[in-house]
Amino acid sequence: MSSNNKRKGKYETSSESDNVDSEEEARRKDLKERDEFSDRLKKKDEEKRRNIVHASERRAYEEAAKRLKLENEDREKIIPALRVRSRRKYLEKRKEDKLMELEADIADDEYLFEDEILTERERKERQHKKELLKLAQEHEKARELERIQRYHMPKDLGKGSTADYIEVDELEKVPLSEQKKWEKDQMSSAVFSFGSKDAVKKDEYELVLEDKIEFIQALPLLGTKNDKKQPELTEYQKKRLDIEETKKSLPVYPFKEDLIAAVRDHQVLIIEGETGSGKTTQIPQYLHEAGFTDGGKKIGCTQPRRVAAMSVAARVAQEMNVKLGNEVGYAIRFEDCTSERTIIKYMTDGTLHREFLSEPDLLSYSVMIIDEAHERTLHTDILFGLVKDIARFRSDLKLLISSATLDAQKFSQFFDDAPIFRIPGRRFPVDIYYTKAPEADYVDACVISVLQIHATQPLGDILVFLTGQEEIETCQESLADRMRRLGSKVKELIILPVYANLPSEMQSKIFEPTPPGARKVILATNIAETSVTIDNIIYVIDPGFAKQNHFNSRTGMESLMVVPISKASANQRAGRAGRVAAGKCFRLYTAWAYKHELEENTIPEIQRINLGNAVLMLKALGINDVVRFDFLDPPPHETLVLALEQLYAIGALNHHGELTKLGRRMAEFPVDPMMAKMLLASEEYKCSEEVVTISAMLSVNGAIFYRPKDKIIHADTARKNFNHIGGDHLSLLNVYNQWRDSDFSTQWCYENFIQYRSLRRARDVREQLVGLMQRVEIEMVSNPTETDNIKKAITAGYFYHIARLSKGGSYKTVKHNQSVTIHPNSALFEELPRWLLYHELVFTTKEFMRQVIEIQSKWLLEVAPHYYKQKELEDSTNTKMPKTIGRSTRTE
DNA sequence: GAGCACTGC
Repeated sequence: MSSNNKRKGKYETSSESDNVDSEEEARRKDLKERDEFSDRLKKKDEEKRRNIVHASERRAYEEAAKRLKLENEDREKIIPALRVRSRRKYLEKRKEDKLMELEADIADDEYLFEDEILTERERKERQHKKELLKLAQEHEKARELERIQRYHMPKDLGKGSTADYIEVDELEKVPLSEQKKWEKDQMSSAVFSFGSKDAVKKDEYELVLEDKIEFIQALPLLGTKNDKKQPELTEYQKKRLDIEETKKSLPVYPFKEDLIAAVRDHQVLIIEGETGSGKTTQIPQYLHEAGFTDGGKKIGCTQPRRVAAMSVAARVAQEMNVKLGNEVGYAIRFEDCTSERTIIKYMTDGTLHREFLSEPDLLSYSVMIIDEAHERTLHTDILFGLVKDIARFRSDLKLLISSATLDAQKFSQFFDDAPIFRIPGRRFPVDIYYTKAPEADYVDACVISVLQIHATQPLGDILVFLTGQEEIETCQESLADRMRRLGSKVKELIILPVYANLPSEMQSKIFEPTPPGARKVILATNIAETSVTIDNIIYVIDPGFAKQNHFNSRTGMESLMVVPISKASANQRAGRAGRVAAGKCFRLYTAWAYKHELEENTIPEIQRINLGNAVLMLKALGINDVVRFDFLDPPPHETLVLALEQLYAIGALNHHGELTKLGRRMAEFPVDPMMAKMLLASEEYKCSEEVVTISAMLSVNGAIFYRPKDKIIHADTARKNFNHIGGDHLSLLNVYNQWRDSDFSTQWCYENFIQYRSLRRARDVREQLVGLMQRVEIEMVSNPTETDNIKKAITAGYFYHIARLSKGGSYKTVKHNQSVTIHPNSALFEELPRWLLYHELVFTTKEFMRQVIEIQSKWLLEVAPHYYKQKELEDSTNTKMPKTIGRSTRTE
């Protein structure tokens, strides 16, 4: 802190010119210290790597010995079976050969010898041969037929009525049963639509559909698959097929050689392909086989999501018949499942972004694949600029950028017109329907559409996209209510919500198979657009809206707003109906609106969020001119300027814009720079344990308190019990410490209406932060009762976020003089302290400060004397007082 | 007296 206080900046109003020399000296000293610190970090990393190598060598040796033993045992077990199999294969082949031989024999015979010149014996022999061939061919046919029949063998022909009977065969248990059911229903409705039974039903539907919505069909989203000819393999079948077979059946397989050649010929390649082509799992394996991992180099592949990185790595390890974590591994936050033997490494884009700090040239990689680039996460967007830069001086590094169809051209342009390699995907066609007129109330329109589908369309599950928890709950109630009124007139409808904050056991219900004769309707947020994939969806209802976060760099305020989705997003949603069979997508907006009102693509994240951490990372990577960094889509200029200004204010940059030692230490933390500053400041105030806990709790975005609709009062009283008079940060500390004292109990969470998942995450974050504190050479000390010290440490990081009470009882931010209000969830909602520090500003119904603590204005002079002047901190009623009086109160 | 879309480090 002290070095920070000595530095003079643009906020310093006096004596600037007098101290140029000492200032320059301080700057040089700081830079020297910074570089020494960086060197120490490097040494630590090397040491860690060496230790890992030692440990993993030992582990590898043990594993190899174990595997050898197992393999020998297996071999003994397997050999007889292998013999039988090869014998069978031989016989099969021999039969084929013999048949062909016979066929050729007859043909030759007929060609060479005319009928009349043959003797009786010869004629009979020919006849015999012909019959033999015919019999053999028929036998083959019969076998074929038998196979088909077995394929359709009914599984459970019990006493139940035939109407409830669904054809499910052994080989086709889980995902595709729904498709068959759907096909069967479609067939039966076509055949039996004149039956009296249906006539009655029709009347009932009229009842349901008195307020139906009229849809018109437009061009379908074309699929590459025909569901009749080419049924997708079920998990069960896949396991039965040889892994090799499966690999060969993937759409990417025929392109293997071309792809390898293209990678050899070009340094950067854009891979354009729909999901389901197998590119993510296969391309790294092809490149490995082609020798790109020779010399101990790795192939890296980034994914936007943790689960994807883990599951893809597991799949590839299985295909390559290696243990996960050895040759094939993955790295995500909190979990590094790789070893020094790893040659194919899957990771999240954020992990690679962070890896740049310790390996800025990616020297250990020969190939880097950025997958799902079209999703344009903050991390992939920054990675584009970084890898493009590296590729210039590392000609041996190959880059593959993999993206969905629309953006490939743009990526190609960015990477100096890199060639585009197209791979076809696998998807069923989806018919798209638009409404004839715009819908006023889309939640209501969703309810009607669901009932309409339920009444008129063949069985198959429905996915509805809504914007948030509240809408989902309203829709759920309304649907349940209307279904109750319809009673037994319609088939069962299972209504299931899914959104990120829903407890996981309730989320997992969406994966349970739909009972026969019933239909499932899933009410989801955007979580179902990319993150969660639900099988058996045949119908999608898309109102065309989503909540989106925007950061306003002028006011420093975030707002979560409902906005129309983009065309890309609408198509992604529609595609969710075509995963297992041909599907239908009902858009609750007009075709005209789609064409003229929706944007082509969603605004990339980098243009919508606060870039404090991203800019700090770039600075730490030695990129000094952040404004001119090679962005695919540059963020707003003001956002970058604000980030730089804040970094300067908190002392991460000096007045030359260079990274300071403090800034270098801050860059080690995967948090907002202000939070990093608060963590570092906790050293001085001897409360690192408490501040680390608070940081971890603030990092799990507001999803700590669970508030089920039927127990709102209980939940709210439970929440109030944690409130701390000092403010919300201390309340969060309370929650965590009480949970810790309960031995991290789930039961405790349940009783106190706390989301266990969130606290567990806070614990993970906390552990990581503790590790990083030690890395930046800070001791962990605890002083739980010194709340003023804890608050001072927070202030040292967040002195940029101060609001003061003005005359009318409302608050104004010091920085922008913006009117703001304490959030009603706050412990200080009913108090009105003179000075407040807020963690974030959000615009919802009003401008709210979320997570606030009370502070004393004199602390601001203590922690940020370069930023605040006594005069600014005088109460508005005191501003006219003589200066001397103001100064006399100064605490130093 | 309000309400947390979704990821990721």
